[in-house]
Amino acid sequence: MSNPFIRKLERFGLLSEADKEILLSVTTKVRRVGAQQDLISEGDPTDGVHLIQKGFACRYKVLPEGARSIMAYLVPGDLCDLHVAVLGRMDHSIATLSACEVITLSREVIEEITVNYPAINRALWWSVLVDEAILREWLVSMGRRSAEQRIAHLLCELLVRLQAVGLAVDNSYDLPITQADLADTTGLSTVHTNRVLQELRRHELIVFKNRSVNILDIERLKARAQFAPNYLHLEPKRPNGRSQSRDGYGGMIPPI
Amino acid sequence: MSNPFIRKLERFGLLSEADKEILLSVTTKVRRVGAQQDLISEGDPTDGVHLIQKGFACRYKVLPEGARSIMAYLVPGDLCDLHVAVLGRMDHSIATLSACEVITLSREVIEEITVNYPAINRALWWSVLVDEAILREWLVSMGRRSAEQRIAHLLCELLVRLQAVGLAVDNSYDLPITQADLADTTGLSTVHTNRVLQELRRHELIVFKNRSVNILDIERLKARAQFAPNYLHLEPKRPNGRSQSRDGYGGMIPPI
DNA sequence: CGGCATTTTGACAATCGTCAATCAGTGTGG
DNA sequence: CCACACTGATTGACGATTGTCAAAATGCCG
Repeated sequence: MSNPFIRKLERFGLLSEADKEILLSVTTKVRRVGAQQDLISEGDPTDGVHLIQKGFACRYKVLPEGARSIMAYLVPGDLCDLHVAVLGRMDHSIATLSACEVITLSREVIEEITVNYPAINRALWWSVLVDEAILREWLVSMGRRSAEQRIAHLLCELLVRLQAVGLAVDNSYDLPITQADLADTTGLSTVHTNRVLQELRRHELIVFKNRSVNILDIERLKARAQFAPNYLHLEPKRPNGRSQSRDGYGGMIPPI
Repeated sequence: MSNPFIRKLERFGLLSEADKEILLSVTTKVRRVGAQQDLISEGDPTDGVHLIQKGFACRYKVLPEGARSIMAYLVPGDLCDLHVAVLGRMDHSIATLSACEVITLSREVIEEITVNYPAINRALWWSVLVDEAILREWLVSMGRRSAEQRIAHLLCELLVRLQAVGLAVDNSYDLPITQADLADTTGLSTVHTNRVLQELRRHELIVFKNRSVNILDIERLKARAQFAPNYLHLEPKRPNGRSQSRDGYGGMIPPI
């Protein structure tokens, strides 16, 4: 069973068979979307929550002069807009980077799950908070890391995230995005992005060809990027699997 | 009653008298902390949640070579570490920028509030999500705005946030931080930060003296910074105050 | 009046951006 | 099978923004 969504949530807390069943049952209706399509636009009201099943999407904003800023990558297993369900209005847009398979979870489904399946609810909120942690790390990259470190760091992060959902083997993974996308993610120009990638290739750290990344020397790449994966909060599940809730702060997690 | 915490939460949803009472009752024991003190350090486990009552604090990380990156400002009314209560471990540190008054809410208090006061619980999660939105906007600034725009944007944001808790009058507010702090926030060097501030002063947009910001022409400053406050989600409260929960996605917000 | 943190300056260098071609890969229609 | 068109990658020349270093000026506090 290679459902990336379930696979991801399992890393954030043990799920029961019933949990997995309900998750499977609500993630059957897949919609195919081409590349470069908006899934949700800034200002849109909420009409359900989108789940990426296959492909890459991103959160982004476009500034008045046309510059684009990509603030997050959404990979298989990621929910795009759980927060909108709470805040009520999008303050940014979400678009596919590659062709994607997307599942829309209706408002009712989300409520059903979060109210009646506390373990899933916890895992969902955990994932929201991890997204926030990723955002913080990206901010550090933008503020205090060189262009090369930024790109290297991002490639390390994607490796770990994709491994977590079984989409990376042998330190290689599909990265179906253009250098221009990478540039808008790292705050660089496309030209400079290109040169940095060449530099990384010259040092035999990575190869990024055919929309696929191959990391040749992960240890050296991590070192160069100062990559420490703790912010992804993917440590092994806690040993004392006290079923659901009420361990620690379990009780204070609200249904969405 | 000038409790910034209550004032802030009220902007995110109507609170009943009982809500306000419980909030007041748990925010009495204030601890005074000097400037430049760590409130929580990376890796720390959770031992309650910290609330800034007075003064400025920040989230930050320090990179191996010593560079510091400030990822958030915590102003009066802000909770520092609600997420740690869920994630269990800090992936960054929090320190005071100025002398502060801090309140520690114990694990028990948080659980009591979030389980039994759904309106407060909702407002708390709302504030977590707004923090995330701020992070996204900062990322945009770092990636695609010039040094001048970054600083101008930050000053606009702080005006709005401080106005929301009654700490700004006449487009002026206390900003008890140094230019070095500002530099670590915007990803610039202190030298360049200084020059940009002079530039803004020369254009008669702001004065930043004596740890106090005076915005001389807010409209012009906003225009220059491309500041649009929608990401702060401070719009007027929804008119149909259907008491608690179950309006929209109210039901899916978990107690923390 | 020191002593220390912070701000300000100047000279210079490095990183990174812009502009404008060129090259390469892919897909299409003839 | 090839010309053509299109998107994306790559290059070179040049310029702008921003960083570094080191010193001087200013402000604050005991």
